[in-house]
Amino acid sequence: MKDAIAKILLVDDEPDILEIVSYNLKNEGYQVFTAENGKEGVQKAKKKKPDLIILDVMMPVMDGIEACEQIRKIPELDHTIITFLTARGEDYSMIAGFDAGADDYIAKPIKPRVLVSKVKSLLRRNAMPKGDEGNIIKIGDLIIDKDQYKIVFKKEEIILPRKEFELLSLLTSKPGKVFKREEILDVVWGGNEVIVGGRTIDVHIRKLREKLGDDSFKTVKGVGYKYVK
Amino acid sequence: MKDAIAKILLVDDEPDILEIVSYNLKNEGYQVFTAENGKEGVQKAKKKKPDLIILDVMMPVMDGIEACEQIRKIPELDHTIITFLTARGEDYSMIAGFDAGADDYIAKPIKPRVLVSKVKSLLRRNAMPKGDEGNIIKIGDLIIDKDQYKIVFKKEEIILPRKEFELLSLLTSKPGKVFKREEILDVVWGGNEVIVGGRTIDVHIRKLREKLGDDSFKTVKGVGYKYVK
DNA sequence: AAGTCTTGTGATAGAATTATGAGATTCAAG
DNA sequence: CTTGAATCTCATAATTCTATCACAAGACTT
Repeated sequence: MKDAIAKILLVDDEPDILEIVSYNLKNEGYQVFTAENGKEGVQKAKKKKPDLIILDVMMPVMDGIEACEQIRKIPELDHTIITFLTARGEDYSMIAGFDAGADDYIAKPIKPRVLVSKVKSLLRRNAMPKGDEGNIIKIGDLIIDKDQYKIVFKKEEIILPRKEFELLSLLTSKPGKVFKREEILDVVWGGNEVIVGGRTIDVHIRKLREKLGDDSFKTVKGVGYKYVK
Repeated sequence: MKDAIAKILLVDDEPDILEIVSYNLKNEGYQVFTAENGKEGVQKAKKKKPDLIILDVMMPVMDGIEACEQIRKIPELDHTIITFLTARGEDYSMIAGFDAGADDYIAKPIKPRVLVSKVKSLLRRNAMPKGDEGNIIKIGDLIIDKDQYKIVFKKEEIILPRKEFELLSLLTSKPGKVFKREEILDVVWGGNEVIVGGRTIDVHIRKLREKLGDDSFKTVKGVGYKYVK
């Protein structure tokens, strides 16, 4: 999913809310569909296959909980995020919502700005899991959290520049494996277009060695590099 | 991992969370056990030998960190994955957790779907090493992984230069078979054009003998060499 | 047992590859 | 527009591999 515009389905029986929320989301560039009750919501969900569904809990005809359960049964919508709208304090409905397969909930009264940022973060989170899961790598006294772009080495948090981080990520993704220079270029330097000089990898390896200790990065002459703990 | 149902132990002092998470995991077909504090958790871990343990950090009687340390001391649970539940932003507890031997952490508030997909990926990660052994040759205390360009000898990882690696690969590809000098030249030295002196193979064999022990490389006079375990 | 052929070994030269220091260039934040 | 970090380049030094040679050591023949 590159930058395809995310589709959002909004289900609520109050026209006011429908309009306000819809306006705000469209403003952010999302493609918004609406439905006025659970039943209609499920139907539109099937047809539009949205990336995110915002469900009001209390609705006539079919409430949000039930709608959510229905939607969760649709295999195509497996990766769709579902979030509820609940009145503040309605804890029970939040729990019931999670139970039905929801991913999050948004408290009423709705604050557009909060809503928008929540939607963004939900969509962002969903975009990840496709390609690479298992986002945390732990080897000896090195911890790498790809999601957060964060590295902890010997209990100290370290900040690495982009390239260095990517290179480290690659090497640690399979400790012990020797990565050929070619492989490294492909992954870290996007390989196809950009042509970087032959010594570039070495220089970056050097940086990593400076920061994380010499011993872990082994050179395999004529082949490439590998990481060992 | 065949389809043996994975066992998950869930440890948290809040009944709500226990219930929600438990429900979601059971729904995915996992066998779920629960405990309400660290102490109880450790006991159940011993008894049930789960594949994955989800530990809340903050708990009465014995907190998650301590529980984790205890569990890590149990040899039978060596391969059990441990993951923490931590409140967002509680960085210190994340680090402490890793320090205690955890494999991952899950941020609160819990999003059931996120949780489930994380659990899946964690269990998958653990199941991998058994299943896919593609180009791996194993003979006695020698393991050769051509893809990864990796050699493990008597449990030690060894780095071999290109030619030596290729020569070893060839010989071990059919243990016991005698490779004629001519054959070796063909495969390892691209054979057709390049002319290498007569003693070159011998010298490389010598190197291998130095590194991997004399006995495995037998000389067959007038013919070539072979590898035996 | 001496002769002949083949392999093992130590030393070393030549090739290839990588490490490093210094500096140019790019890029983004202020 | 500065400024500084990040990234990349390049020339040179340092390493490590490879291959070769000369000779020692075995093994097989006759």
